[in-house]
Amino acid sequence: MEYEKMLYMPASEMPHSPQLKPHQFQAQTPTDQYSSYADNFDLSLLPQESAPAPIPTTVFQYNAPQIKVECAWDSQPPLQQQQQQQQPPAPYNIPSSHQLIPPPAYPHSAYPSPQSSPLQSEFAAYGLGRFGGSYDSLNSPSPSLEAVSIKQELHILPPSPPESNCETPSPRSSCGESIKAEPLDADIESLIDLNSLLQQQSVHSTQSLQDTKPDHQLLRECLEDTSFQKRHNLKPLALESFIGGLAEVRGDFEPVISLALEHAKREADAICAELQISQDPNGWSPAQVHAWLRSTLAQFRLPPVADLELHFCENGAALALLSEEEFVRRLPESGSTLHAQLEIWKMAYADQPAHQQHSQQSASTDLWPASYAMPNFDLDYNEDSEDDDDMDTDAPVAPLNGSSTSPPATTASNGATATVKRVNGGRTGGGGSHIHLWQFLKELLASPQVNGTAIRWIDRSKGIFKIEDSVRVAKLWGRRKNRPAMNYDKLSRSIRQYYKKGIMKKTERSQRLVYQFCHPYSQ
DNA sequence: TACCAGGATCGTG
DNA sequence: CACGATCCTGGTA
Repeated sequence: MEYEKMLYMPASEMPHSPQLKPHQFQAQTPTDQYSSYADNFDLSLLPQESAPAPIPTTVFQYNAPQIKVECAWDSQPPLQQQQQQQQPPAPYNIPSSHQLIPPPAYPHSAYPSPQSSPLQSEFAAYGLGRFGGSYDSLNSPSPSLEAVSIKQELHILPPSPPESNCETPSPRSSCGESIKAEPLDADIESLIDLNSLLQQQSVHSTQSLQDTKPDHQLLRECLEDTSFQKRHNLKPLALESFIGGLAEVRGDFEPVISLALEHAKREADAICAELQISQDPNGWSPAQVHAWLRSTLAQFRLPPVADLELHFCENGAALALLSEEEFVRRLPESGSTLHAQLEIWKMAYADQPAHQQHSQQSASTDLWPASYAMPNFDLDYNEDSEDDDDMDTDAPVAPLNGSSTSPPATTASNGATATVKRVNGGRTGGGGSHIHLWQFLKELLASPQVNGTAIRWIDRSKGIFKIEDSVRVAKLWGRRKNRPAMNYDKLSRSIRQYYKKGIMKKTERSQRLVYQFCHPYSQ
């Protein structure tokens, strides 16, 4: 797992830029295209080093003293920072380890709700699927979707060598005068007093914090060290991209997202196999709902509910429609976690093409929350995923008039079918699927919110579309067909074959990268 | 340089 | 055999 290596890698092994001294950090400006990346991780939500459970439910509520680390190199201190300097620290109602951690770089309101963005769901899956940990952020206005994963990662961080600090030229670390090394139980972690760098907190208050809790310095350094972005060719996460530029963000985070969903699926698959239920909650009977609820309660060490059947008489489809509030109302102690976990499952299922490809036409979409209907999310983020073939093979495509394609075999109601296939490890064949290029293109065109930057309709009624990003479309096609060497040259050659067959044609006024479906195929 | 057009060949189901 | 991938040559913007 590349991202695991990335996160678990001792700071001393992280690829570094040349050693920098603290004053050099301050000279750094936000114009550094990578410098803002770490800001998007809510490091304030790093967990305590113990007790991975229970699930924290107030991660977004705490009122930590506001220490904005990013101001260390911001040429213009943010307003929030200025305010901090004028306000005394809030009461310490949170673990002291938070005290040295920067708060969210963005106001909470800047984060869209988890339901508002499929991408966020992916991030949630990234953080949650693997560890089965805290899910509350999924259903809360918490900005900490990313942080959820960070929190989980911390629990399995290897001990940090005491000298790692001095070998880690993280922009936010320093080997200066403020480093403390404190052994803590099994973990040996070093602590850096960021306050001395920022000169914003009194030495006294900071000292008391150091005495109580060490910081998760190692992970923080890994995250803050922007060199990994360069190494993985990642770009800083732009908030606006969450809202409007989904496709771009997906491109940036493809490896992470892919791994996240992979983990989510594996976990779901395992439980599905164990419980003999579909991965698609929509297909669960009431009894299966109960089985899943019990399993989830046990998984998270939540108190068992004796009269579960009385609380939940719904089948899976109805369960999926319940709000978090309803879950909490029925099960105040565990409702939130159960609901969040259910969201994960729904997302894991939504990732599967059988659902996606008919989401536009089948009633299945209507059964799911809006955030759940996110067609074609599998199309390009499984670069390193073993699920590539899964995406490819069980993918009936949109039915079209007069096509030779098999009619759609699956809908939401048979998501169980797809799931069973996955659970059993079944595949419809080796290599790529039988999907035709023109069908695939229509798939892409059918989800402009996801693929709009790669391919889009010019005139839907006439079947005219334009390939905006030939490389990307070819890449997607190559993945779908399990043809890594696919490029636009070959793809376009295939398209041109359709000229003879009357499937596609060039537009009347020939334009580069603009094609047109012939009549029956444009519907 | 990227895209386009089309012939030819090959592998796969 | 259909289909798509691949390689190729040559042309165009």
